[in-house]
Amino acid sequence: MPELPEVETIARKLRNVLLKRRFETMTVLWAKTIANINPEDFIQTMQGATVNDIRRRGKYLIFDLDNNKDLVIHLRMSGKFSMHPAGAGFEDNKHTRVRMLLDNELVLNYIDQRKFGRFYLVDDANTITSKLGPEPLSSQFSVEWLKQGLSQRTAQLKTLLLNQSFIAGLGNIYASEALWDARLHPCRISSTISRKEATALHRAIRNALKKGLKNMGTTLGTGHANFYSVGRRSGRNSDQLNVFRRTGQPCPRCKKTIERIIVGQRSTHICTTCQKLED
DNA sequence: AGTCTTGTTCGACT
DNA sequence: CAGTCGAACAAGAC
Repeated sequence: MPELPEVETIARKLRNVLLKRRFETMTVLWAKTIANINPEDFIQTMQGATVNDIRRRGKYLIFDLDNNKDLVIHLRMSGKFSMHPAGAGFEDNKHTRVRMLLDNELVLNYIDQRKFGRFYLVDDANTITSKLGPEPLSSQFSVEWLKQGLSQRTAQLKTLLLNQSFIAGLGNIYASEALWDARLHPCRISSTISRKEATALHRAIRNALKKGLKNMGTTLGTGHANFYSVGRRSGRNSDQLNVFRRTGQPCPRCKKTIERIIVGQRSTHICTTCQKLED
């Protein structure tokens, strides 16, 4: 569930608390979380390493370590972090997969109910992130680039927006919201998108992400699998969603009922009045 | 027990 | 060879 705004919110929070901190004792409670090496080697390399910087690329978190390694983390559906003072009484979350004791007597827990999140310890984060498309909030992502990219492909619009090698960081929530804002049907074939429509989509993508960022992410409901920044801090964006998971409710623009359809095997929410399929 | 959830990867096909 | 799309997968909640 964490998409660009959620991962960025977490990165900012972690930057505040983790910069220049050193990892002391590491515990891996679910081995598969460590994706590319065995947990013993992971622990060996992580213990004693200091965090020089924390970045985000697409939906990946990148810890820049002082031992010339990068810790690259993908939260997938339910990965999250919480911090608490070291010592008994705080370590009771049964979904904790990695426990990291810091040099300031705080513990950073990686908690992941569904166990899909992955840690990669690599020499250079680029080995993982190089296949990603441009950052939608960077100047690289221009109207011109988007128009060009759409015209060279023939995929359904929403499927293409979810393709991380086309554009990085969009997931089901923000892709759906952007398409609604731009009044584009998710099943439109990308090559048929006009310049005017591409301009609207470009603006809509940026606006959806910026709004998500401003609201510190989208937390849906209160379950364990939902997004929380760090600890139990939830985002405020869910109240302001226009279509996502609002089946049966009125479209905020035209009041027609929002419908749920499946596009590229994913549930998608649209207003059939605002988002027409004719070319 | 079966269905649903999401992001990503795999493999078949064009 | 590259793009597209559907199947499969990760694991747990209900």
